[in-house]
Order: sequence, then structure tokens, then C-alpha cells
Amino acid sequence: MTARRAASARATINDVAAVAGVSRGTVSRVLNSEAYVSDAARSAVTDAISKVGYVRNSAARNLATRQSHAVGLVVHEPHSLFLEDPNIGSILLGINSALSDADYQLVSLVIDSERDSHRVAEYLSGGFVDGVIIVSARAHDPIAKVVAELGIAAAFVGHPVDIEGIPYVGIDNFSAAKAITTKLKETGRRRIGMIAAGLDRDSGQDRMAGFRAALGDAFDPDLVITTPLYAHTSGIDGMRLLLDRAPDIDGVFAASDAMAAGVLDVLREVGRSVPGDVGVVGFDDSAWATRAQPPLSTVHQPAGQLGRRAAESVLAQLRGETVDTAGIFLETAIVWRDSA
Amino acid sequence: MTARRAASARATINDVAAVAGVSRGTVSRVLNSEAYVSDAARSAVTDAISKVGYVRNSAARNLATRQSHAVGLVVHEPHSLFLEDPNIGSILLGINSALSDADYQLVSLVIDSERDSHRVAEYLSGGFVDGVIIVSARAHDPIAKVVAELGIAAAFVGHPVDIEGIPYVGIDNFSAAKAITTKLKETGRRRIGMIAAGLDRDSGQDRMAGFRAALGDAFDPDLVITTPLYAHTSGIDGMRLLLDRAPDIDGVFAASDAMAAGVLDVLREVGRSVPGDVGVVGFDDSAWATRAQPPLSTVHQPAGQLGRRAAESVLAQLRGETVDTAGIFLETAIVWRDSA
DNA sequence: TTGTATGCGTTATCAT
DNA sequence: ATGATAACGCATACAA
Repeated sequence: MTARRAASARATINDVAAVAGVSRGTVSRVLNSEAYVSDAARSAVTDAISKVGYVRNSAARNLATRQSHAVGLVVHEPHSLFLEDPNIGSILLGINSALSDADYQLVSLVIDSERDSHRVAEYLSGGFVDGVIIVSARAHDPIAKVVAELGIAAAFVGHPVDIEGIPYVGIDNFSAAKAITTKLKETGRRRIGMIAAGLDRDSGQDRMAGFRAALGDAFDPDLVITTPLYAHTSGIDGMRLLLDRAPDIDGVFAASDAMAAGVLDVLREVGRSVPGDVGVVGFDDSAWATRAQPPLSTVHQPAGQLGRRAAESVLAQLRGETVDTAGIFLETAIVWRDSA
Repeated sequence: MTARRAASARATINDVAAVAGVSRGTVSRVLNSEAYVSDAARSAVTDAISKVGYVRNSAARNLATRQSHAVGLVVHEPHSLFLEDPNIGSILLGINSALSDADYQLVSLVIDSERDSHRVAEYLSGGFVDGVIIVSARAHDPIAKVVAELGIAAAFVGHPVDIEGIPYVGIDNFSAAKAITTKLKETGRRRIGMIAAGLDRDSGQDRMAGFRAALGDAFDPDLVITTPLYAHTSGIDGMRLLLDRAPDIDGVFAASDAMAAGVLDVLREVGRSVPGDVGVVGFDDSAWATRAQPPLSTVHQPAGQLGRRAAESVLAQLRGETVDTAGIFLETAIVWRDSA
């Protein structure tokens, strides 16, 4: 057996109009639920629609309205994002949910190569989408720049440090980091270190600042290890360094659960108990946190809401509303488990 | 500061034609790299294109050609898939890569509600996409049925048990399961159990059959625990049951790494060493495998290739080629680590 | 090799 | 409240 292509001719508005005994204009009006349609005409049209099995042709509609009824989601570095970022899935679901409610289609634009980057840039300027959502852009992001210059409706999830004038939604990383560090301190720790990452984004900077604020005078810059990636291996390397610099360390704040898991591995390796000898806290409340031994105390991010709010911002812009670009910050919650 | 909407009028083929001093037809020809265009005309057109900053309007093109140059990826159960399935990210990347090469746009259609399901079904019949790829459909999947009836170009990643006539690409679950079970047996184990899942798909059935085939006469149906989900908790529950039924068990094949990790947790809890007392093997070669203590011996899936081949099948159908629907099976590899 | 004319299926404008 | 009719921007068959 072999596969075949689509066939059957599709019904058009003309067919519907003919069956309903009205004009195309009237059909179009009921399709777009406009006013000024008689009940008789309306029911005749809806009957005809189901009778001929009409479904509207989007290409023609997009051409006529100059809108695509689609919103793009730009996904950079898909490898690290899809395989490492614990929140991306929930963010995507939140976006889809909001868009779905408004009958917009989500189009995922994944950038996995230089070629993709060009294609997507062209895609965005080509009218394929009415708006765009960008997740975790880095500084000097070329696509983000294109979007800013184009003036297309857009929103960021997470805020790139070098782009202004585009609304964004994120969490208050500073307060969250400060809160969990404070809680860690309150378990009686005296020498607390941090493994910081992603300093090329606001989020990374703010987590570090929150840590520092929580410690106040007790803050020791030597006890802060910085690393580019939020990866498991970064946690391992970071903890080794920390142990070198301060053998008497008794508390660690890792800026991600993945890194915190690495910290745990090193601690087990050198025979220090958790939370007995050392208290460890993470960030994200990802699968890493529940999987770890012991399960991690960490910061929960409202990932789904992050996506939903970003989508709603784009939708509002599309409706012509004026949107504040100051940034929306969603509440986080501390989840206290057994690692501290 | 406030955000604004798109503005600037876009250049059309007419503008290009005017600047280049040729007709629209000629411009269209060089755009589609057809033959019968003089070098002079071609270079004049390309110059004009960059001069006026022309980018083609897809809606108009789609309307004229009656094609969308887009392929949909239907993603069901996004929660479990994005949050649990270790391979979905790589599959998506493989699809995108193949589509990108052919200048097709990937459109992710996520189904997260009844409403989504209807929208997507309509979307598919509405000419928004030329083809569709469906990942891990279950039996009685409504979307899969719509696709089958529509006769639209399509391919499955993984094979739903009740749909015929649509090409699919997957791995040889039977052989893979048989191979890793055999290898586990060869480490000297005598009482080997299995935790099976996803029996509503070919993949789940085949893994169980492979396990049985590897054991031959030593196969004991009492040592096979079946569970619907490939989840971590399923592994925990399954291992407890197994321990009840066969306290002398010394080997376990879990049908996913997530479940194998659960097995490990239970074993640690009851004080049995791995791989000393019990040898454990998983399936997927996901992050679970490397994160586990000890790291899991498991079956590696060529996830990226899975996606790529499915996309290529759809592309071939779109070119009008006849495609075999017998199923394509990709090679797996055993990754031997420390858990057995 | 190139230009012209027509059609793709909607929406939107203007009469009626 | 409804019906004609003109865009929308491109591809393409046909003529030249």
C-alpha cells in the first residue's frame, strides 16, 4: 500500500452563497460574526456551511486582511533549551493556551543554525506572523534586534539586557534569590557560598544581587563562583572550587537546580552530609529538584503563567492597545524540601 | 515608553519590476529560479530586490499556488510529552532541520484540550499545512483518524496500532529490548524481571516481546509488571511489586530510563546494591540515565534521525513520489554504563 | 526569452 | 440588511 496526497476540491464561499441563496458578502459577514445580518440569512448560511462542508481558506483571508492570525515563538539554542531548560515546556503550553483562547495559531520558529536565523528574520518581516514571543534572549541577540527595529508586536519572556521598548514578563529574581538565601541562612549556616550563572542576562545578575543582599555584611565575594551555563557540570566544578577556597563552607545557593544537583554529587563524593554538614538550595523547581538525593529546596517559577502573560501582551498589542513596557514580574514561591 | 504595531508599507513584485525595468512575470520567474531568464534580466531583478527590500508575501503565494509550504507537527499530551518524554526535543530538531533544508516551515500544533483538538482538526483540513507529522499517537487517536481520512501527506514517528496506510518511522523495539536483556542476562543474572509500560502502542508491546524472547525458557510472566505510563513513579511502584513477588530478583529491565531511576531509588531504600545485588537496565538514553546513581546502562534512540526521516517522507509525498508505508526502522545502540 | 491577462478565495467599499 | 465589485500580491498559461 502506498500513501497519497490530498485531493477533493474544497468548498468556497461561493458554494455556500449559492446553496444558501445569498451573496458572498452576506456569507462573509456571518463568518466574521458581524452585525447587520438577518436571522433568516444567518441560519440559511450556517446550514449551507455544514451542508457543503465549508472551511475557510486562510491564505485568501490573510491576503485580504493583511493579517496572519498567527504568533511566532522564537526558540534559540534549541539544544540547550529543550534539553536543559526545565521551564520551556510549561512556557510553551501557557503561550499556546492564551493564543488558543483568542483563536490565534502558535508557530514555533526554532533557530538551530545560521541559515535558520536568516529564514526566521525573513519570516518575521514577511508577514507570516502578526506578532512574536521571544524566550530567554541573550544580549546582542540578532533576532531580538530585528524585532525591535521592525516594530512588530512582541514580548519577551525574560529580559535581554540590551533591548528597550518591548514588553517583557519575568520573575523577580532578586527577591526570590534573596528570600531563599535568607531562609538558608536561618537554618543556622555561617559560611554560605553561591554558584552563579547566566550573567549575560538580567536574571543571572539579579539572582546574584539577591544573594548578596540577603547576606549583608556576611557576604564574601570569594565565595561566589561564576560560570556561563546553568549546567549540571557547572555545579560540579563550582562546588569543587568552593571547597578549595572555603573548606569550612556550610551552605550553598546554586542558581539552578541542575547546578545544585552537581553540588550534591560533589558533596557525596567528598563525604559531607546534606543537609547535616552543608545546606544546599537551588532554583527553578525542575525535575532535577525532585529527583535529587535528597530532594532540593528551591524556588518555584510560574512557568505556564510566564508564557500566558507574554502571549496576552502580544494579543493586546494586536488589538491596538497601548502596552506598558516596564516589565511584568510574577510571584515565585519557595519550595522547602530536604536539602537544607 | 509604549509598544507599537508594525507599520511601513511593504514592497511588492510590482515595485521590483518597476525598478528592474521588467515585467512582473520575469520577476516571479527569477524568484522561483525558473529557467528561461536572461542573465541581464536576472541580475537587474536581484539588484532591484535588494534595493527596494522586497520579501515575498506568503499569503498571496499560498493562495496562488494552493500550497502553504508548511508542515505541521501534531503534539498530543504536551504535558507528559514535553515534561517527560526525553526524546521529543531531539525529534523536533530533526524535523526542523529536514524541513529547513527544503525551505518548508515547521508549525507546531499542540493539543492540550478538547478545543485544541477541534481547532487542529480544522486547521489540518483548512489548507494551513501541506503535510503533517504525528508523534507518538495512541490507539484511537482522533487526529490520526482525521489525517488518515483526509489523505493529506503525513508520517508517524512511532506507529499507532490501529492506523494503516500512513508511513511511519520508528526503532526496532523488539530487537533493542531483546539485545539489552540478553546483555543483562550475560552478566550472570538468573531471576530477571521487567517493568513494562505503554502497552497501547506498538513500542510498548514490542519491548515486552523482546524481553520475553531474550529470556526464552527462563521467562516468568509473574516477573513482568505492566503500567500505563513510562513515569518515574511507575518504576518505584513496579519495583516494590517485583520485590514482593520475587525477593531473590537479581536483574531488572525497565522500559524507560525514568522508570529505571525509580527502580534504583527503591533498591537503595531497601539496601540492595547496584549492580552488585541487582543489575538494572533502562531504555531511551535520556538525561535520567546519566543523572542516575549509578549511571544507567540503556538503549540509545536516534531521536534526531527519527524526526528527520519522518519529515523527509512527508516531503517526498509532497513532491508526488510514491512512499512505502511499510515502516522504517532505525538502528539503536546499547550504551553500557554502571548499573549492570 | 519576455510581457500580458486571468485566477486564487476572501474581505471591504459602496451602492441599493 | 444585502448585493455587486474592487482590491489583496502572486503564479502561470498563453501570446508575442
